[in-house]
Amino acid sequence: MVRMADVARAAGVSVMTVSNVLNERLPVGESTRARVMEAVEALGYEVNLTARHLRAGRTDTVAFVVPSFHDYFGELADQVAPLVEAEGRHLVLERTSANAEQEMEALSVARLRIYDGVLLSVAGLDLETLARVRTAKPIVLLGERDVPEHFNHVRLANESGAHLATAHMIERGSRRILALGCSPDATHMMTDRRVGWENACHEAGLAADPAYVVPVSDYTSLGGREAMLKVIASGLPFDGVFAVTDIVALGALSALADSGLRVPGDVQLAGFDNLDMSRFIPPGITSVDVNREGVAEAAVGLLHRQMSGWTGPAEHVVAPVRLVVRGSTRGGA
Amino acid sequence: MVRMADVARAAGVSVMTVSNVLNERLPVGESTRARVMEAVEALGYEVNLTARHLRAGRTDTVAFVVPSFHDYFGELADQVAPLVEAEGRHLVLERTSANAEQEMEALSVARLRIYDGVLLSVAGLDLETLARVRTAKPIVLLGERDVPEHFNHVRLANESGAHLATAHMIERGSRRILALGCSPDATHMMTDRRVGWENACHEAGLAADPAYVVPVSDYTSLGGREAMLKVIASGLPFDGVFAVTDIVALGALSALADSGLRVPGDVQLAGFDNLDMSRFIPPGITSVDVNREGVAEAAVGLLHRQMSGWTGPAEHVVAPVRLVVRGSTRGGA
DNA sequence: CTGTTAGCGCTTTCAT
DNA sequence: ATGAAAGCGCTAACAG
Repeated sequence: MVRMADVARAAGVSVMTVSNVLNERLPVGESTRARVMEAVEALGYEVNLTARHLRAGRTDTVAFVVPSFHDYFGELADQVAPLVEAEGRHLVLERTSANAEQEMEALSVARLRIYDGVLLSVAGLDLETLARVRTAKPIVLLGERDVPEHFNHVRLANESGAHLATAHMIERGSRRILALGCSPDATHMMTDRRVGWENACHEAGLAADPAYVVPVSDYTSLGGREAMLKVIASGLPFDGVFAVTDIVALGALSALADSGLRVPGDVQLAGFDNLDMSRFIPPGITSVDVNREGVAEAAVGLLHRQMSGWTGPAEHVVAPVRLVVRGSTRGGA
Repeated sequence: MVRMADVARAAGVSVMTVSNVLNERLPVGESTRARVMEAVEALGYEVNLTARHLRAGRTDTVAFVVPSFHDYFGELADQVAPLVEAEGRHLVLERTSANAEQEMEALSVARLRIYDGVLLSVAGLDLETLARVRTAKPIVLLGERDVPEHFNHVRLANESGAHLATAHMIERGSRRILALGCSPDATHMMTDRRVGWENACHEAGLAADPAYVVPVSDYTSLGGREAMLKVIASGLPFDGVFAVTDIVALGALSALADSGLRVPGDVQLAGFDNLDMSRFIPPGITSVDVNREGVAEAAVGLLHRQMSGWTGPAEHVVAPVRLVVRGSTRGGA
């Protein structure tokens, strides 16, 4: 491990001169500078950032802590990265692995402290853990659940989005719409989307029959597919499906296709998140667009404000959504 | 910023006693321990990991450096994470943002040094940058291109996979198969997949006409879709498409559907990567499965071996692939 | 069981 | 223009 002192010795100067050459802080004589650079090359020296970070009291790094790396969060992270980098900081992603059996708790508050700022996705994070996070560190919460007042928070207009999607399918002729992936449980994170579905049904004079609220074992395409197959097998009549996420919607689409039900002819289908793939999957999945760029901008904006020393009250942003109509609902293409 | 010294003062003990309590290293008297814990709680103390890292000379953290967070790399990262965590280390993802206009070069060698080990995806990384990476740090390269001998490297059996997919479609009746997303350029990273396609064609006594090698503007579904539409508009006759990635294949599927071409009736379609979605997109996309779990295990295994002090010669793993047949090719369901 | 000393590698401050 | 000293917050090693 080559230290700055090694370079200094090789070049016959003090460590401070090496530091000044490398950081271009104080002016250094041309010949000295040349000798230093030569020694740096010869020894293959690279600065030890850990030491610099300790000394500086900051790491110039922002963490985005997500429940998993794929799909929605991966796409969101790609939006966040350039915004963070534009402020001259690095972005790293970490998982709330929440592997309780592991002795290592991934989301220790201490770990968050190594970052200058943290974007924390609250999906799959128990509120107790969240309560322990009382830190002065700039932090912005991201996700669809209620959080303590004092946190900055960006969430989606879930109810409004679910309402849009459901009302659209009703307008296009559906009368019995499943709420796939919603839960009857009031404390559940997908509650807002179920409420949006309910309201849309009621406003159209339709029943929001609890039998049409169909939970999924997990928020994957497989989970959506299996729940959908079960409904089909049960004989429950339906002519529309509102899926809580595009991933779940894809599973539903798969099940419908295998069962010989045509989309949108027999059943209309709409999802939530507007993932890139939803545009391309025939016949195109109608979806609630969550404006990932806007969410990323809002979150990074709040974070940056905190990192700049702002100490005003926390803000709670509800990012607007819009419906993108495609072929999986009638009139979509 | 609460320091350990603050806790020590509040509890009326020395900093070492605080350290011993928190790390459970040396035994501490029960009453002392209680007072320390009380002070920790009262002050809301959290250990400064940067200082600990400097002192310890390691960070217990592994970085996976990827070109982008979504799709293939997001899914791979989810496989890598538990393997790294099983060894008691944290995993973080970083992007090779390669934003040249930014003054910040994301992939400075110094930055890699803050990690105990690095998994580095070489996709979208110029060889020059790679050559600069002469470090003692444990590092494993990941991706489809040639790299200097002295690096540990995990890549896929690209040629074999492309051959499998192409031969399968030929066997099922296709005679004019497009190589979508491949490039005629020999130095290109998708060369191996083009060669596999060529060989499969030749072995079946078919021409591997360069006109059937269709590049894409970028490896997205949109890129695949537009290239596909252009081919259709050109009138070039074809009855099969081998797409270099599932993402590109999805774009092709979209274009085929919009053009009234049935899959697999008029055109068979196969992709590469076997993303989760490919199983669910009707009629199911036949794809080359790259065994992400195996790739993750091989890469993390090599990395762990290096981190344990192994100094033998570098290994170059070629991960085997297999074809997963689905509805987008005949006989798939 | 508890305290003191030293030092991880770097940079801020002050002196020359 | 260059160098010496001090210290960021922590913990290994040793002393008591």
